[in-house]
Amino acid sequence: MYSRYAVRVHLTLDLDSEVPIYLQLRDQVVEAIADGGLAEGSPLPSTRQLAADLGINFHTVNKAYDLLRQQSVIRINRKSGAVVRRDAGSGPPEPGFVEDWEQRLRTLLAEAVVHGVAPAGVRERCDGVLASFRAGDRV
Amino acid sequence: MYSRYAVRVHLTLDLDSEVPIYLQLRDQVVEAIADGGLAEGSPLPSTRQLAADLGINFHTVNKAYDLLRQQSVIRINRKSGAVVRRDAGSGPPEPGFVEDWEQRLRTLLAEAVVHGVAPAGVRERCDGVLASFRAGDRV
Amino acid sequence: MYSRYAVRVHLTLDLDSEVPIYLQLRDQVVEAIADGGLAEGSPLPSTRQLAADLGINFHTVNKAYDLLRQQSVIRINRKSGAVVRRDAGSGPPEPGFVEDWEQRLRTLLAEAVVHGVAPAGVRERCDGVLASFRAGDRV
Amino acid sequence: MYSRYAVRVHLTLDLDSEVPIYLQLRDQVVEAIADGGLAEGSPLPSTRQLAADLGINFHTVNKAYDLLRQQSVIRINRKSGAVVRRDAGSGPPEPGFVEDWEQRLRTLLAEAVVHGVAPAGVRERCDGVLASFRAGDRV
DNA sequence: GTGGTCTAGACCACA
DNA sequence: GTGGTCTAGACCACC
Repeated sequence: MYSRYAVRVHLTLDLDSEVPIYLQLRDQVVEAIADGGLAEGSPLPSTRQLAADLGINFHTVNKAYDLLRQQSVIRINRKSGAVVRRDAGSGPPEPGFVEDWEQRLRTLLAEAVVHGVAPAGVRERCDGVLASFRAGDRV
Repeated sequence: MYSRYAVRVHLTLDLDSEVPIYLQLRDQVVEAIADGGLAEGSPLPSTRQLAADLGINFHTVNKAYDLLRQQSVIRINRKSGAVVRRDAGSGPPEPGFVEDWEQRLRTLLAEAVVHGVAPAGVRERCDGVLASFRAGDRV
Repeated sequence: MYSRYAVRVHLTLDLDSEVPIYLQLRDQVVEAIADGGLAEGSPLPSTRQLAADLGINFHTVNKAYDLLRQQSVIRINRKSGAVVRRDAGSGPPEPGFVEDWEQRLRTLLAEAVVHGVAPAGVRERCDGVLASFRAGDRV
Repeated sequence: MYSRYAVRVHLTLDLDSEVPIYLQLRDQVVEAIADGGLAEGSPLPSTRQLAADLGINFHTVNKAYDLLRQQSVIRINRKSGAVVRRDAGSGPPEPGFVEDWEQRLRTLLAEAVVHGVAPAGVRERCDGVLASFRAGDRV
């Protein structure tokens, strides 16, 4: 018999990172959804369960889930816990999202260019990442 | 006669952003270099000068410059001040940079995909940003 | 022949809402009465029946009915089940109700004003809601 | 010499209320802004200061401020703390706000009508509340 | 069982 | 000085 939350997602945290744990959690859930490992409707572990598995405090998981909820990525139900609400096929982005996102993209791409990655190389790596997402989607 | 630091770079800070000021400064310098507005060898304003211009604490500017120095983007001489050390034509990236950067790219692209931006749209925007850099380069 | 509880009331629950289910139930019954869809003396479905129809736990329905009873909106007989006890024509409010209610109104209107809804717009929407109640009353 | 945060706002909490403290705090700040007691640009006490004044934990104040920030009511600055960002004159509401708000209005007005407040009385009290806001605005 | 709230105290990052 | 993060443990509401 399967556990209710088939863990096809490997969450790896770096407790010494300068990136807060709850943001690492948020990012990994988002990547898992983009990968196709988590589809719309997939349940996530309960906050306390996941906290125990990861060896962190449940408040930290709570904060990550709350952030994902605010960003419409998951919904949280009193009885059945957190469930994925958005994936690549869930409709167009909310107004204002793209502008904000593109600014962050600009910053990130500028960093690569300045450090000597050729524009062709940047583009190639973007394509590679996108391809990996679509590959995951088919699984 | 021009000031020694020809300000063809418009630094705009949002003091209320969740992004720390010293990081906003770092990002804007990097974007200015990618844009072509600052080339290898270009001098940057002194920390005190820039702090005064922006109305912020000079320690904050110091922190941004120090970060840029650690990332090999600028060189700091006691005598000639801060000077751009790297631009798009300064050679290949340092070992390890690309791996780290690609992970951040993956996180950022995943966010867009999950929020409903089509892969084609993501690629299009990447191209747009890269084109804006090359256009700036010619100026 | 009609069922004893002619369902002229469409109860729609959002199981993922942050508003507890029993409160959503309470609110919808109250709105149905204000609408005129349920008049004084109208019977409500039994708790078990309604729970089955809505696919929720019957304790939840029980809690909603109990709250409505405490607020004098319905009457519960072991024999005849739950019956609407109050509607718009059932007499003046109980002492203390208006003061408590007006405080909540103040909070709600303040929220609209602060978010940029003009006072005229607020009043207009209040009128619209009241008109919808009176229209339903005639049905 | 004045304190930096002229306390023209009296915050009164009911620690035994079923309404969470952080929501009471949020509501009172919003009402104070609607009242005109807090205008755009007014500073709020620091989280720890306010917590000490109210005899509650600073995390609770933190949560209230964070909620106000998410709703664009205040902005939070690393150095100068929380500042009012929105008041009645700060522009039109964000898209989607009015629909959500009107649903809550409908629920609230239905409650009054069912408890025997005449529609004219409801309207009168709405006007009264709005008038009190405008009166505060002139101060 | 689930999530949500509040308290308490520690430590760090930012300016 | 400010806010932000993480931990820990308690209690409650909902289902």
